Amino acid sequence: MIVSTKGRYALRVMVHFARRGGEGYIPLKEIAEAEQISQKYLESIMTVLSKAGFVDAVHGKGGGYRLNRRPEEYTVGSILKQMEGGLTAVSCTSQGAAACSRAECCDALPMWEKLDKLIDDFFESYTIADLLKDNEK
Amino acid sequence: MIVSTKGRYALRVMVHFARRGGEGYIPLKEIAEAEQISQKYLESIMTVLSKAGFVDAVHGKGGGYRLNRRPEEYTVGSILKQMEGGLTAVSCTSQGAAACSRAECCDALPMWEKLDKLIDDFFESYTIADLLKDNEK
DNA sequence: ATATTACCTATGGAAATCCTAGGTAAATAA
DNA sequence: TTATTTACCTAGGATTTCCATAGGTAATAT
Repeated sequence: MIVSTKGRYALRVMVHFARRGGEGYIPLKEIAEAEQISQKYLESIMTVLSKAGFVDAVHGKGGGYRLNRRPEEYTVGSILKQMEGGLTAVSCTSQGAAACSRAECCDALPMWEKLDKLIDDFFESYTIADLLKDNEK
Repeated sequence: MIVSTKGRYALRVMVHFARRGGEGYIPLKEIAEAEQISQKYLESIMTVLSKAGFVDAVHGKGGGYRLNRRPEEYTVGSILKQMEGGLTAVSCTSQGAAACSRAECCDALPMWEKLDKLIDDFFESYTIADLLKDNEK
């Protein structure tokens, strides 16, 4: 799996915001109920989205979260990368993992690198606005 | 991660066979030493390759494994799918997982399906022979 | 003050991943 | 026949990742 629930839920939430339009802040509780995600789990997702600067957050009554850009300005790739900490299909090319000792002589490495680029380009070509209007692409 | 060590080791082994040419059977022990993979772990990989019909196996002295086709007749995709039990990037579209209750209304599903196809086409476009000659593609 | 909201740290269960252990069956060679 | 070499089989264990829950703190509005 290259995209876990964390990334998928994040996309759902972003689409939820987009669907409601940009007016006012939406409290977490409301999103959780509408999207059928537990409040506690959603918290961990909103934290990432907020720290990444994808949404604005306001405490207290009347507060909540809201998008700070238009839906077409968020690429799916940017959100997934933030949530998943990268999108590499194979540990060989992922930043976090220890460097592979066989990298020098690996016959498959060029292929993995091409795949990474393919996937990256794919997700960067989609925006939240694209998901909202579920037309063909 | 969409491809685990199991899939990657399998590719290495197949390339190893291809590099040595098609003459005679190679015992597991020899492959394990050459490729620096533990015999025990390699066993579990060879079992899959053998049962899938990718290699022939012969018991006893002088036995071992060998390819039963030319390297250019094995796609990387066919090997990875066998080893990993599928290559879906997201559980939403994988066979094994329980059907998602939100499939009907999911805004992202068409995207996941396109991604699956992209990845499948990518891996089907590579063969073991392509990996061997590590030229650009 | 009180209610409402976001924010923070910790933890726990389940599953997958990666690998090891120990034995059995088949084929060959002496 | 006996020993050696090989593949084949079942079980399990250690580690990590994933998915989520628990309980409290800080900020804001009324």
